[in-house]
Amino acid sequence: MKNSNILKITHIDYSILALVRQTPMSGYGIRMVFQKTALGNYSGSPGTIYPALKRLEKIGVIEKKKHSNPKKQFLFAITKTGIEVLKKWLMRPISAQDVTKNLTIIILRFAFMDGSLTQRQKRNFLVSFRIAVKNYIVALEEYYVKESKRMPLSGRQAFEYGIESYKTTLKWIQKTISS
Amino acid sequence: MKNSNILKITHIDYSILALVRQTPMSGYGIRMVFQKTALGNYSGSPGTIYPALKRLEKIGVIEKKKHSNPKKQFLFAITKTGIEVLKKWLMRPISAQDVTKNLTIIILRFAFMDGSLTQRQKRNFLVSFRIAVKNYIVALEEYYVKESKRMPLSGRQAFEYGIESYKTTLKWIQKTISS
DNA sequence: GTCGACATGTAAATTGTTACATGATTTA
DNA sequence: TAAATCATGTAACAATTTACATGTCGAC
Repeated sequence: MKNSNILKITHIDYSILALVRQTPMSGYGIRMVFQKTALGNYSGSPGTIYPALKRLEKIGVIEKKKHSNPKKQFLFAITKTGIEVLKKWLMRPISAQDVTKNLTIIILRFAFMDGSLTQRQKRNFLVSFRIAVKNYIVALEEYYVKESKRMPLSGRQAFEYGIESYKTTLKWIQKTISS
Repeated sequence: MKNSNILKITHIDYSILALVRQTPMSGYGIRMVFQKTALGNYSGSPGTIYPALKRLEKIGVIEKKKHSNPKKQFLFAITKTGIEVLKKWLMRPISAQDVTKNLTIIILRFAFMDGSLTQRQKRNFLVSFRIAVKNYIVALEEYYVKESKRMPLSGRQAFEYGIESYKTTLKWIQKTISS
């Protein structure tokens, strides 16, 4: 059962979609933003951006618009359906997987929320993020209690780093909720 | 210019190599370790582990050994060249790239150092890690001073999260050096 | 005797990055 | 007029995951 006709939107695609929601941009302009800001740590190389733009245009979430200066390249702008698709991505429930494997994506989503989500929706996102992180910290600490004796010192210290990192995340969530 | 004859050792390969250095293990045993400990967040699925073991055996850094119980599967053990290869990986200089894109790999390397590196080598590693992280924090803060006005609130907050994360890393390095 | 743990493997898909290729336009 | 910047694109590679496929062995 291959979903060969369903075009999946990848994380990079969503990042680009979120970007052109803020300001319509040319492919080259998008590349420059990715390069200058290390946006989500994606490369911003042509091989990353242009195929993504093609995918996004194909499914109708962005469209080409003429630049006010007719000499310049056309710009990509988000469509109405694009706005809906973007919102859905931003509001997607946070899974346990997201917390362990895609933490940077969660943060990236948060970074793009202003202008697309309401204050209330942002808050809901942070609250469920907080629950997921809390749960994961508990799991990590339980594992640590059981297994730390069997670890070499450096292994133990590395594990402690993991726990401290997530505690920092938790503090940030807390601070951001109450701001 | 394709290096089609040079077999590259990937991060997963090194993780497995480091694991069998501690105790010889069967492929299945390795899978179970990856699944139970979320080692470096790799999946531990057959498609990940068995091809990696083949690569490692092919280049002679691990070898099959008979289990003491002849009914059981053979085990993979590290070879002498394997030990050298592992040490080289563990002591590899830390690049700026590593800090921004492969932080978890750096921590994973540290986790495996006991038993392979001397106290002095571990310390050197942490010291150069500290320098790289400090530099990156400075770069992040400089960027923030320049660009934060142009960011929406949530973008600013997400960026602050990044800075705080790296500060946590720095604190951990500091604590671990002086322990 | 069947169910779960033990055990190994491959093919295809996923998601990107690197490197190559090309050309227009501005600026010094 | 040469160099830098603007601009777009594809092919090949890389690293890993998912899903499929298969079989043994011990316990209940």
